[in-house]
Amino acid sequence: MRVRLEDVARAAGVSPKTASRVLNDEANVSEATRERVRAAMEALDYRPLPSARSLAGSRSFLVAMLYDNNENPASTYLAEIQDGVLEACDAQRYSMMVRPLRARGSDFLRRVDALISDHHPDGVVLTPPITDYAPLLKRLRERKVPYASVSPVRQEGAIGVTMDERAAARALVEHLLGLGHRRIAHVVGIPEHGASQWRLAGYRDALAAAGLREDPALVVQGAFTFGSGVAAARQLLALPERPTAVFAANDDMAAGVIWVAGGEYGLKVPAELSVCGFDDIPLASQLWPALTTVRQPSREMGKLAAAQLLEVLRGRGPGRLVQVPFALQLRDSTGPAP
Amino acid sequence: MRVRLEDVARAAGVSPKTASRVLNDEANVSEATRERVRAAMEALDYRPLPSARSLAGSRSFLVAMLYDNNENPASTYLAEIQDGVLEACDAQRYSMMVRPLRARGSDFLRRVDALISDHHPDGVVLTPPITDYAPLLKRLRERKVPYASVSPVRQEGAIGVTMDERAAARALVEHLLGLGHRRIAHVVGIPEHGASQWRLAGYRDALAAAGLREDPALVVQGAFTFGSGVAAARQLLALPERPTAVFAANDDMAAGVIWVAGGEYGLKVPAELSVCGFDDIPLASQLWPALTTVRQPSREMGKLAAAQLLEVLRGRGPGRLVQVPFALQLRDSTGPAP
DNA sequence: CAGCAAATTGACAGCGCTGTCATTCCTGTC
DNA sequence: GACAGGAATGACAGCGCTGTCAATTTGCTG
Repeated sequence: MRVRLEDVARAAGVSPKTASRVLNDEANVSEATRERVRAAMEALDYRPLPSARSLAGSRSFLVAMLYDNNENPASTYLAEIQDGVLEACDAQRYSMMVRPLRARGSDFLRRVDALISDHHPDGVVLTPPITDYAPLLKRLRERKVPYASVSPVRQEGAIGVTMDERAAARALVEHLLGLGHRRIAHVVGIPEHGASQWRLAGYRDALAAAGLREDPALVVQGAFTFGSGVAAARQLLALPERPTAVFAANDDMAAGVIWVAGGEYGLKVPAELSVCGFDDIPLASQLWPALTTVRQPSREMGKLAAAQLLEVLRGRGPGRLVQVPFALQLRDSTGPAP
Repeated sequence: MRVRLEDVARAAGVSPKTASRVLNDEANVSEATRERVRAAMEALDYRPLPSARSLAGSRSFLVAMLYDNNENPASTYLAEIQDGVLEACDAQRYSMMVRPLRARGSDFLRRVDALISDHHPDGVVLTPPITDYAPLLKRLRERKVPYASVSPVRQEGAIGVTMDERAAARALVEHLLGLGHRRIAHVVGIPEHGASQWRLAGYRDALAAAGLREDPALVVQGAFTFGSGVAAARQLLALPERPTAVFAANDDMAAGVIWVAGGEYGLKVPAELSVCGFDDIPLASQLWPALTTVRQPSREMGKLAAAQLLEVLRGRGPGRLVQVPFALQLRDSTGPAP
């Protein structure tokens, strides 16, 4: 038979209610009693039954991770965040559920409502690019579902995790400037993503600080995919006065740029063209030449965002927006300007 | 206040138990009553409370998807399967939970036990490469947790979904043979994966059927990554008598092969070297040249595997191993032998 | 050491649903 | 028209836990 809280209580010589208090880390239990109950739980290998806890109490011990699978088809970035969120939830014995949502879809809010009504998550983790979708945030607040975000665009009052992507992009471009490059192109990501805006801003910061004027022809639109990197590279390399370095807003696009440079234009990277990306996806270090990029610790970020959410859920505090440090990964795809 | 089953019952003029029978699609309810209850549920927008259902009944309405995040770090393949599983579960109002497991880890079974004890899933979906890990299957059977698999290696008696990868690989190689290629290389995947074995077998089938003897020098080991494709290509292209076509066991490795061919060896693909892969990942169609490959409908496969599992869970039958058709994607990376 | 507030503990009901088993309502049969 | 036998329905308890509130113990003050 299953071990119930009542069994634990009997073994520890207390009432079930007191055992419950220990289980939930509530106040007003003497240290001695607490220890005794903990020992009994351990000895009996007690596992609380989630359904009984949520039925009787007001919590579901469930965290939902929301993502947009429209513009992010099965990306490794989200998979890594998911792994991190899961790890944090597991550590606190919360369960996690994932919810793909299409921000463009008309039934977006209906699906959010269905999630809340059907599963009653205690809180949700928001991932780019739906960290700042106003109707969603409004609905979550109305329904009193706490949320934490990974890389939200509006950061005042936000809870979750960020990285200073603007500073990182700037540092990366300054690395190129330091190598003597002056005509540095930038392949922009999907405009709505905060990531695109920050990385573009960092690019501009670096140019401005170096006293360079931005050449509009060197800033081309991409869409975070390999294919869009290919298209952007074709556009840039066909320029009468082509760039000596390209900073793509993510690694997939950077890989597309290298692919075209080497394949169609026969340019040696980095001797004739330097290329760098952003994110440090697994492919980045396997490419030849290995890609210079910025390491974005996605897994860690998911974990931290979830941890902040859990702080709130457990009444441990108001929750903060924590910032993780970035780290340039200087590899073989960037070199001195020709 | 929340709408309870009792409210539905009252509105329909029946007892809560009868309303419960309708909710669970049980037998012995007259059609008229069933309709009346359904209408009441609709009118009141009734949502059953999962925790109450699982506490009172013997089911948890939870399906867990198990995967190995050791050898498959955040792959898009798993993300697509996950999307499919989720869709199937959603349709039946089951919730889904994902569990990363390290098959190499010593605490593997402990983690499986913890999953079962903590969350009580009604069933699990197994994904490659842990579809055939004997201790796992044994434990699941002992604990009486039904499971369905995506692409299991041992197929007798298995429940889930497969694709005839061997036939697909053979068809792909026959496509190369039809283009006049005779020296066709194969880059093998991770040996433990069923996928590697089937694709290699299909390669051999095609050669044998064409009356060709296999040249051991043309079969090189890879590991399903871009980097391993790069390494394999270097090995193959350095051969005194090099192949005119390369069949890589997946798209990532095929991309690595094209990379080396065009970059380091200056070989035009497909004019001087034909390359094909397997899986049809998003990147495949974005590459230049676009990659000839086999479309593996991962999302659909996840959905079908979960659907079979749900059939079993709902007592609708014993569950089957369904087979999905493959489709060659003949694109630009393969052409007539030089 | 009385007297009081605060800390600690427990009794008990009930969360929303389903399992068990009893009861009622049909149908067809001779 | 009485009755067997199955189909349809309902009464009731209880799943394992927590919220409420009352009871008890403890620690402190003067």
